[in-house]
Amino acid sequence: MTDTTQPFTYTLEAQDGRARAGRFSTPHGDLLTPVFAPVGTAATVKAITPAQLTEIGASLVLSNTYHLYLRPGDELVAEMGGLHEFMQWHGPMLTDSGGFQVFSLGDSSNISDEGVTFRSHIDGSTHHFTPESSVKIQENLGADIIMAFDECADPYDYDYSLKAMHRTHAWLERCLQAKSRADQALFGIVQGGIHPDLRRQSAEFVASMDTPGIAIGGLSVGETKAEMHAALEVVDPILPENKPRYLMGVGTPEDLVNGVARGVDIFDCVLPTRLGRNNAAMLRSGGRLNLKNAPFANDPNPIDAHCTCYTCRTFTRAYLRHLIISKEMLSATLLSIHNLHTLIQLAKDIRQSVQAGTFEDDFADLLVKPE
RNA sequence: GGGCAGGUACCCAAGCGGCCAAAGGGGACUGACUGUAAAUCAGUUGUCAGACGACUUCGGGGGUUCGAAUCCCUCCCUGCCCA
Repeated sequence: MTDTTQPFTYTLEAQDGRARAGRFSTPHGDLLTPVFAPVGTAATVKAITPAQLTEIGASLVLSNTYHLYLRPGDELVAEMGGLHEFMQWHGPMLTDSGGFQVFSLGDSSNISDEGVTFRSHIDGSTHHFTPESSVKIQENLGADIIMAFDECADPYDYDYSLKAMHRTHAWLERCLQAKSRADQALFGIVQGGIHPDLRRQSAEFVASMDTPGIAIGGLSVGETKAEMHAALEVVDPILPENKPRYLMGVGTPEDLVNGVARGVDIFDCVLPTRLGRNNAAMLRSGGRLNLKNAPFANDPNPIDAHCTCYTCRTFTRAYLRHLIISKEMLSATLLSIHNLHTLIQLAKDIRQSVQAGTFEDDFADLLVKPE
């Protein structure tokens, strides 16, 4: 992909209500937003080859600082030519900062303003992350978009959310200080749980920083859809129009529609691949379908008759169910292809609707209108 | 023909007088999964009932006992060994 624009500029191409269609340039190509990014935690989108990712239509792929630092080690990845070269994905990439894992893995024994001491889930060994070390690791990995080191709190706990928000802000400033590579875009992260005043304060702070993009974190971690929507509605008008907004870790079809309706441009989620491996499929029309269910045993139809993915073009539900029930590893690949394609294509369809000015009508069935 | 070991729910398999509608696996069925310690996790699995509970089960038949999957008799079947 040739890049004719300045890296890390965001161009707002169309707007329909609060829904946006845009273009974000990276050194490995442009992101046409809204966009859905598959998650490849350990430098692989589980069960999917890079060639398959391309065929599915993926543009942005995520990987994870925490996991790659522990194994194989970020310095080894750098020695092997960086993450793009290492995993042979030559499109845009994003690495998470490791903050989420350090906290969600639970064994972060010692959290202070300075950083976090935690234990490896692999061998129990003790490690320490700071905003500076997270940036250093992400520079070794070499993704196009890197994330600030943040603290993701229990969204309902006001005092903790407040404390984590302030810490996240201070850490963002340190990440920006520590950053040394010009070919990577560092995104700050808005926190604040489900609390409107904190979300507002956090959005204002992160918006005031000089970053090419802004992430919204700490959502889809146990709160209700209504609470997530409300948080997005508080943040949306505060964030600058000329930067992409990335809603971290969120990605069911209805979440994409409702996120875009509230100004979000970038999504990522493990759900399509995890559900693919765990034997459920998602349908764009008609909701979710659990292919394990007995009635599909002799069903000659594809998962989704309207879907154009390789799996739906080629295989029957009966065959796919057989693979699942027999625990054949091909099932993970074929169902992940379908689920990823569904979300990636949905994001593209949304983009087209926004450009056409028909977003609300086209997605009325999934849309919960903003307040 | 003789000897030995067995026959338990869809399958394998524990139990060897009451706490047994019967452990544990497997299979089957159902559900969950949102910046991936996940090809993971949870529930159900004799019948009827929402639950209490009721009813029919441990190769067949017959006994012993207040009470049997568990003890006795007998028949049938399976595996292994010896002739």
